[in-house]
Amino acid sequence: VLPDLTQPPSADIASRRTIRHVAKRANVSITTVSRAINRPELLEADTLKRVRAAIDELQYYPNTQARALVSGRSRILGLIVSDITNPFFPDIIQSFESEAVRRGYDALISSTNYDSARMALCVRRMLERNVDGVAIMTSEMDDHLIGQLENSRVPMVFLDVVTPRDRISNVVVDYAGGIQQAVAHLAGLGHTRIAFIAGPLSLKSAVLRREAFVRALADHQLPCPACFLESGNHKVEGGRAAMDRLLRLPERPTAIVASNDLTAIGVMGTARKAGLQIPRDLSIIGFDDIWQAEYMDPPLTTIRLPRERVAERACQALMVSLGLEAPLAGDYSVATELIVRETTTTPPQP
Amino acid sequence: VLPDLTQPPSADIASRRTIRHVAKRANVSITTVSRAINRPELLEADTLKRVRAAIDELQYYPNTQARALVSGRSRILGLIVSDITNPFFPDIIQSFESEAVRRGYDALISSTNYDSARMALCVRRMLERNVDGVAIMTSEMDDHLIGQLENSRVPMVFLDVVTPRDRISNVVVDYAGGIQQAVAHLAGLGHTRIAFIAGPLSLKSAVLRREAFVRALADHQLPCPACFLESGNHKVEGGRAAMDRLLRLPERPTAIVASNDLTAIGVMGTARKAGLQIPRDLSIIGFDDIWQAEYMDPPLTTIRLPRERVAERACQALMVSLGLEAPLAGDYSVATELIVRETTTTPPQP
DNA sequence: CTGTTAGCGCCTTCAA
DNA sequence: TTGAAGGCGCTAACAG
Repeated sequence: VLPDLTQPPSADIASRRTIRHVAKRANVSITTVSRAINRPELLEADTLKRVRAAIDELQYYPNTQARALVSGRSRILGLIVSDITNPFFPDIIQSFESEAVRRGYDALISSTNYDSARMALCVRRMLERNVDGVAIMTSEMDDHLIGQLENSRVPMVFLDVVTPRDRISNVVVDYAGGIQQAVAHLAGLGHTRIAFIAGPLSLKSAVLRREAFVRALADHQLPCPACFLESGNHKVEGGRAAMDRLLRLPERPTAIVASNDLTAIGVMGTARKAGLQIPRDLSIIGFDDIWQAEYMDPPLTTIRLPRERVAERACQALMVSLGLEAPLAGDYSVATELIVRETTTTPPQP
Repeated sequence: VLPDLTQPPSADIASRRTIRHVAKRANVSITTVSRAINRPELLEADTLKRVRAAIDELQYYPNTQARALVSGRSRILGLIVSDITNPFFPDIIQSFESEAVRRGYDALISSTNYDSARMALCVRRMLERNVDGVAIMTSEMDDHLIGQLENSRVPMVFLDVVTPRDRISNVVVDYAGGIQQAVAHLAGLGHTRIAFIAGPLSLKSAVLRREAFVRALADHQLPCPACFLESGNHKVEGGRAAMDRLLRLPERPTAIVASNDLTAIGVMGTARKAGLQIPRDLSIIGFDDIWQAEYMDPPLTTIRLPRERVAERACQALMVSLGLEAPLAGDYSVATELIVRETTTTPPQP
């Protein structure tokens, strides 16, 4: 008989090894192999050694799907963000992935692109893949989608959004801390006319930042006219437009705090085009500390929001909900901190 | 008897519905339900309707793990990158994910952080999760890891690295095209002293860019002294350092082409600090067209490398390897294109 | 066109 | 300390 040439000769060698192969090789039952992997302390030292040798020899590694099927745990943590290309998110993704992997989990990342159909699809995928928990770091999320997740008993963690309840936790960022530092810094330099450019006020976090700013001004007994409370959209364009309006004011601010760095970058560009020198004519402070801030010209003074920490906390919160880690003392809060670079100085003399 | 209070009362309601629940509800066998999902054309219209109604009613969705186990296909596509926070990658990730989802796949993203232990872990995870294919978009990858993947018959696609063979394909970027345009643009403006700042020459793509530059100069019969062939590391710092050296030259270049945008950003910063006005005193061209390029001051002229396209091609290549899509005519090549903004102009008069 | 049956690879009682 | 047997939820022959 002729050999079957449709299959490469080594097809069998390449086929994935199962627990059964290992069992045969080590002369034990598959149960024993399973235990060698999951509960080695139950095996006799000698048996364990033999099984491990077989595992190495055959380059065996367990099939995650099968494990998940039988155990009901997928060892996948979901992460939903609004837009990967928003410079705020890569750091979050990076850290979240690291934290997950460190714990033997994989991360299923998915972005909504601010689109509600995609949002539904995201949740659906999380459900189908049976994620053990999901971090929702997007600005908005339909309630009925959250309901679906909740129905399926999937632990969730949000960023500044919901009030924690069973299986739902919340990473809270102390926006106020950094903003107080920023305003104190500016006031210390002698500024009295400080404007703020908010983000989209549909975002809870944008509202929080603005409120914190207003409060900080009050603390320093500084005036806060409505025309100094501008708003943008957390993008460069929004910063530009807001700055255009600020420029037209009869009495301009001598310093500006922006709700995020992209906004601040827009402000810097427009200010320069208008002939202002930064920081001589105008001090500027951003928020987030995306890496670009450091490479602006001049380097942007900004309030650092430690995103690695946010991701870390989110992961922890999920593990706590899963009963795999002990709850932290206190809440999952993350501090912010002013990073002074070169866009702030004393106000210009009139 | 007292009810078991350790379980919430609605535990059964929340437990995930299986194909069996649907079958019972619709009064058919589980096979029929399976077919309603996978091969609806085989069912009688009426049965199909009934099953679908049951699916909706029970909010049933299939268990991916079980499907994967039995079908041997995980419907996961892996993506390995070196560093998510490198601004080159978010676009790749975003598009890759979209393309995967569009085809009913999920993307398993994972970053090596230039660390070889993590690299091995990445591959291991891909293997354990049984990915149906993997795109390797990292600068370097150990051969033995590739061997592991190959052994497991996992289709792979690389970026400019290997020579295609069975189950291994390659997205090739036409670096030369954009670089020729760039040099032609500069030459057309009257520049004759053009320098190049390369990336790390351990990267194939960096070498390709440099070679293309040298060739383009030759095409225009422009001189190419060794001191105009600088090198950096594809980061901002590298651009700064290289520019420092260029600045010390007795006869400086009037234009600089950088191997990527980060390098160009470094060049711009250092040039400005040295008192040069851009583009009046020095023309600069970057490579990649990361979004920051557009928001530089002045906006950076650069060569666009369409990363969405790269991701799209990578995904296609994988599907072709899986026999799910017809091969494209020609190869998986991606063109590059000069984007003229405001960092280039005629050379300064001596 | 629909149902019955036999696993996919693994974990987990239960017995030995 | 180890093994045998059942089943997780689903798909894919094979019958009817």
